[in-house]
Amino acid sequence: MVTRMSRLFLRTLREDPADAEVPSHRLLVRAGYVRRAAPGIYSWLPLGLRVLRKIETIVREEMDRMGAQEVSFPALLPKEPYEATGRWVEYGDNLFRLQDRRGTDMLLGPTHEEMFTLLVKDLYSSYKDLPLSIYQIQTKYRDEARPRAGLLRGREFVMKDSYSFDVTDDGLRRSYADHREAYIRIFDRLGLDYVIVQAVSGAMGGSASEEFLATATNGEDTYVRSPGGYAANVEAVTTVAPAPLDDAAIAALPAAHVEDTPDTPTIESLVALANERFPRADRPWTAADTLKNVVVWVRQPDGSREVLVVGIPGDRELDLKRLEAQLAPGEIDAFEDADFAKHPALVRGYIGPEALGEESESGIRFLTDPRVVAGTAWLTGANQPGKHVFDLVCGRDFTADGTVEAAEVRPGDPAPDGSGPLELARGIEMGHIFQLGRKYAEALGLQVLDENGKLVTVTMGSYGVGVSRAVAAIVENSHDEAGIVWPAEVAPYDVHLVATGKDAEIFDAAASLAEELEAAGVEVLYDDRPKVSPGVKFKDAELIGVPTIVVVGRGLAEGVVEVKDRLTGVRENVPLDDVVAQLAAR
RNA sequence: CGGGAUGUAGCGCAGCUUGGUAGCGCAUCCGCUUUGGGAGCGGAGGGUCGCAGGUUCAAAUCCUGUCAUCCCGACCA
Repeated sequence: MVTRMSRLFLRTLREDPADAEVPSHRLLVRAGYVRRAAPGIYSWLPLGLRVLRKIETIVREEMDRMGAQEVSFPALLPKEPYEATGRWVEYGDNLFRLQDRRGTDMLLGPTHEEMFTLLVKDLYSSYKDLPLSIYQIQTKYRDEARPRAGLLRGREFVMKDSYSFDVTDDGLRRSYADHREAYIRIFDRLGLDYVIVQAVSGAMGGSASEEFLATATNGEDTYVRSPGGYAANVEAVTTVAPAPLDDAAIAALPAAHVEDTPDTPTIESLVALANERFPRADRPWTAADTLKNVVVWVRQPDGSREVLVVGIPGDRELDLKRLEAQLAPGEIDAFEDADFAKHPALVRGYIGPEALGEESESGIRFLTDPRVVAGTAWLTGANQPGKHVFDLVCGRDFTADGTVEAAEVRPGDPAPDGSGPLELARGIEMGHIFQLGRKYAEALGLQVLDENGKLVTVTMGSYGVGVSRAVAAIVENSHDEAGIVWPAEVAPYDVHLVATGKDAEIFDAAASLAEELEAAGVEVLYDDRPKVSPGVKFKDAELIGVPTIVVVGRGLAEGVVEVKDRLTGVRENVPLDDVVAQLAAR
């Protein structure tokens, strides 16, 4: 069916909506693809729904091709399964909770590990039934603290989630690899620029995990890559530590000594004073010589809190996201002035390793950056106001409770696999694949009999694709000043046919051409609006972003129509008789 | 949850300082003209000025409170 714009439920906007900042949000609203219904919640209009459906189709085809089977769970869910895995509590405020008329707690599903696991448990009980991969394309709900950027971070969104069930770890690795291949095909077909990066599994638990990020300068996720091919989410980057010194070498280092360093609560003031009053012969003191000890609260989902001090080189900032990723499901709370008053062992501005550690008098947990290895000497707090200690050597003068990846990653840092210096870039998380392992199966009792008749716990993988987010990410990837530029496979139509002029012959010819194109399998959006000026039609066509624009107008007298490529802007006159064959071949 | 900004017609905005008849552009409808880059002229419809209270003869405008939205941060498989 040819879609005629004179009848299409569409109103394009000449001006940007005031509440839209990012290009995808601006353009999708202006071009009439979506409308905001509530913060982070969007209605789909005919054009937008066509794009969403095309993306769903690609995802569905590739999931089916890898042997996964489609199911569909409710969005409205009972609480009990989520209590069994602890996520009723762990998900926190981000979970949309509600009660039915009897006061029974329910939730709107943010993701469906529990439901899938329980369904498999209901139906299957033998190793012969596995492996199994099942998926759904479904509306998800997360009560984000701050929805933003239109479709990129909403509270209601469409996601494909799939889950694999295997008896063995090898099986899980195969299921994971199959999904990875399917995802590569999906994102290739979506026409996205993307990278696959190593990721942390965070609160989900599990081991191996990779993210598919659409490259976008205004993306929310920061990742790194090296010339040699290393790529990782910044949260997952591991620090390259220097080799520790042996005991003999350590013994030869200068002894630690405490000095008066009044009014040096910051790294800058400390370095300045050290160079003025305690200059070194060979080189000046720098922030990298100092060990900065940052105090935070670690709050567990059950509400309990523990003080943690993190020691990092003074020239680096603490990256809270990286730290939190290490401590998941624990979360970080700020350590306030009042908290310092209650912990006299922590002298603000002059905290040092000697007062820290689970074995110390204070009992405060102390973790250090991996660069703090045995034999490294530091300028750091002496746990007295106005005093610092010089040449405090790790492994000789202090020992931490462990190391933690909490310092910021900077451009130029070495890649952990030795593949060169890292550069930082930003992206939009489009997909995430996890080897979950047995966490959910254990919590929910999903076991099968193996070939020896013994009960074994199933191991699972969890795999997501942001379907509605992909609509926005593609626009972020592919637009220009005039509007959207859809990649062919996801465009709402193949051809945007514009009739210009007022002669009936032009509209007759255009209408026939539209029918012929549809008959040849080309999806046509036909701008048949009478009394609308050519300029308006051209602007709308560019805004809407269909890959090929065909203009039937003044050239018709010579028997040609204009075929314009939306991406390149290249125009070409094509004889009317050849158009269908030429476009059907694209 | 902190910081900032904004709520006036479907959309984008002015009016508020200095209280007195609610305005402009786009969109929509009618008529005529126009038809290859967001047309012209003439006419029309459409607004509890976010909400509540207060001051005043009189409040979009001043005061108090409140709600909402957006942006930055915190947060975020």
